[in-house]
Amino acid sequence: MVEEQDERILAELQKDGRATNQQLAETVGMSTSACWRRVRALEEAGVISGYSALVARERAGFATSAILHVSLERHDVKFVDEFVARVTQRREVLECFATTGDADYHLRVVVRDMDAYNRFLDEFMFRIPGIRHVRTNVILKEIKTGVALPF
Amino acid sequence: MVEEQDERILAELQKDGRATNQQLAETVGMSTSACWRRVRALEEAGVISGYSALVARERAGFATSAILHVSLERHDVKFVDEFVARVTQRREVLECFATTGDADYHLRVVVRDMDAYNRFLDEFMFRIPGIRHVRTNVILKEIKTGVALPF
DNA sequence: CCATATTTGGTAATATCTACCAAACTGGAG
DNA sequence: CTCCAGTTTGGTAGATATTACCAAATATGG
Repeated sequence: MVEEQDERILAELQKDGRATNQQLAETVGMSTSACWRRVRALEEAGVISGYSALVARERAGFATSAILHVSLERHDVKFVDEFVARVTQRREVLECFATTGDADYHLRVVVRDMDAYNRFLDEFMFRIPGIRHVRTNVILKEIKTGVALPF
Repeated sequence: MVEEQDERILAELQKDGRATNQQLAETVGMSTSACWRRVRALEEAGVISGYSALVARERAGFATSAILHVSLERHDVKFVDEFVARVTQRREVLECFATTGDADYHLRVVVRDMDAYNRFLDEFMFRIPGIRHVRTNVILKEIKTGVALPF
């Protein structure tokens, strides 16, 4: 089970995923070896599923992003599985959630420009079988893009 | 400007944010010192805005998440700034985007359970001045939660 | 309260980071 | 083409960090 000390480690590693074990041990208040073993355990238990550099979208040349509301025509496993498989594959789709509400799925898509977004729709999204409706909500401004769980 | 080699570095550091400089240099095919300097430059230029451990939401005890569509009553800077300030503050709100479409904002909120979500609405969201409408779309399933830009 | 299992801090060999150097490369100007 | 100044490169070595191991301390439950 994830407990008090682990949560401090997780919180800190979310803030700085490249903190050295020594820094980490100091900020959470334990010895380097104890700290190191807990981190390792969290990794092996899959609580920490990985580490990532956070790249500034615009500075890296991705000017355009959007949130898509997608509804499927029918909800056979066949269509659903196909949709999930394709969306998982496609790297422009950063996030995809099955949700309650009007749409079946919420997707966040990131591309270099509007042209690329148009191609994304034509060549990918509109060709997925069983799609009823796709509504694009262009992202005008990123107020916040966090990854850290609120421990 | 971000070029070819930098993109390979960014792609790799998105996949493994704790790759050692040696591994990284090898996979992108340059010397450790050249690689290290480029990474440092990307950090200082703010292209890499940070590093983070990716924590498995459910395993860390956050069972509930939702996507909120929020509309403001009026769009005075006063209300907008207040909304942005509060939402930025609040740690349960992982993401917030100003979008085109019916709603003004899309938020992703993560909490430990439905009870906490209810409190989040009552004690936080519904008390923000100038809110016209909040629609909750509970996340039934996370198909994909990526952070890596599609280089 | 005791016996056992788990977790802890310290240590030392190994691996890595990071600042520095001289050499190689780049791209204008003549 | 040739030269030169400005970058970028690879190598190196001292400082730092990682990681496996041990014995001591702490928690568990009968």
